[in-house]
Amino acid sequence: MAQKQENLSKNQKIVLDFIEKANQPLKAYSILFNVQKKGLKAPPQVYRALDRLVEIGKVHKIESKNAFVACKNSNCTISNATAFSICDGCEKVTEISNPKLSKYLSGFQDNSGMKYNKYNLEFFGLCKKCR
Amino acid sequence: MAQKQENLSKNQKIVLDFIEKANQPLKAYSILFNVQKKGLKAPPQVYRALDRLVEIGKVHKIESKNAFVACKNSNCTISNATAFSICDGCEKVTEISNPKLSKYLSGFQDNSGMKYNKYNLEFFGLCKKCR
DNA sequence: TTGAAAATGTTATATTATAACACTGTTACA
DNA sequence: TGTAACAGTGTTATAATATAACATTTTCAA
Repeated sequence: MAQKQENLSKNQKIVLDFIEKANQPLKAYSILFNVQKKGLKAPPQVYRALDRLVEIGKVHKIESKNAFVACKNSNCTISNATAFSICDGCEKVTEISNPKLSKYLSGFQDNSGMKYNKYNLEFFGLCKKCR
Repeated sequence: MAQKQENLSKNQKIVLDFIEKANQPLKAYSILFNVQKKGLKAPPQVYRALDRLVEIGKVHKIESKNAFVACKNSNCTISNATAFSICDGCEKVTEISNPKLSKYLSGFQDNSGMKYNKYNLEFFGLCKKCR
């Protein structure tokens, strides 16, 4: 079963709270510096919380940036179909929530014999402001 | 203009040669270790070659693995539309060459105002052998 | 109430990537 | 023909990202 927020551990809550307030992708060490006042002193504490939050879909990792962002899809319980829009100008990252896109990709098959169960898509470009 | 292979510099050729022979994604430091006999002694030499090779589309970076693989699409000159299939079992990575998929994604638009000019897609699952 | 699983705290270290600077070779073109 | 611009090289050092390993504590269902 998917874990609910109230089941999160202390460190997991602290890390998730901070990421959710940020509204933008955060680096692990930036999270670490900012939660040190809450008692998380060393990298493994942050990385462990992040690993778990990613696993349960509360947080996504933006692979091209090594950064972590809260999931905007409130009922997202598992992170097996993610798509992001990344502005090369202002670095703004937005989670794409597009049913047609996710349906298309979730149903994607080719003749390689691979059985796909997860994907991550990152689009790059320029947003309105940066054009 | 896209750079042709014969225009590659010495270090770029050495690194590309090694990646092409591998037929699988390689880590930067594994490349470094293996090209030391060819005279590339320090990380920046490898990373600079990789940066350039990625820029001109000869090499792609598998972001979820921090690894580099030769482009299989022989006429690929710029790396703005990439899709990979990654087996979670044996770690085999294959570049997906599917015109319908690339057409769909290259033409993707949403109402965010973003103008997309590049994407990277990574599919995960299990290959025939690993199922 | 106890024991297995999950989480925590901690130190150290591994892995990935870039900064900075001096130098070399090539090319264009005034 | 000299010189400026530029891409590439070599090198040392260090920054940034992530995990190993191990001891301890908490949780919670059997």
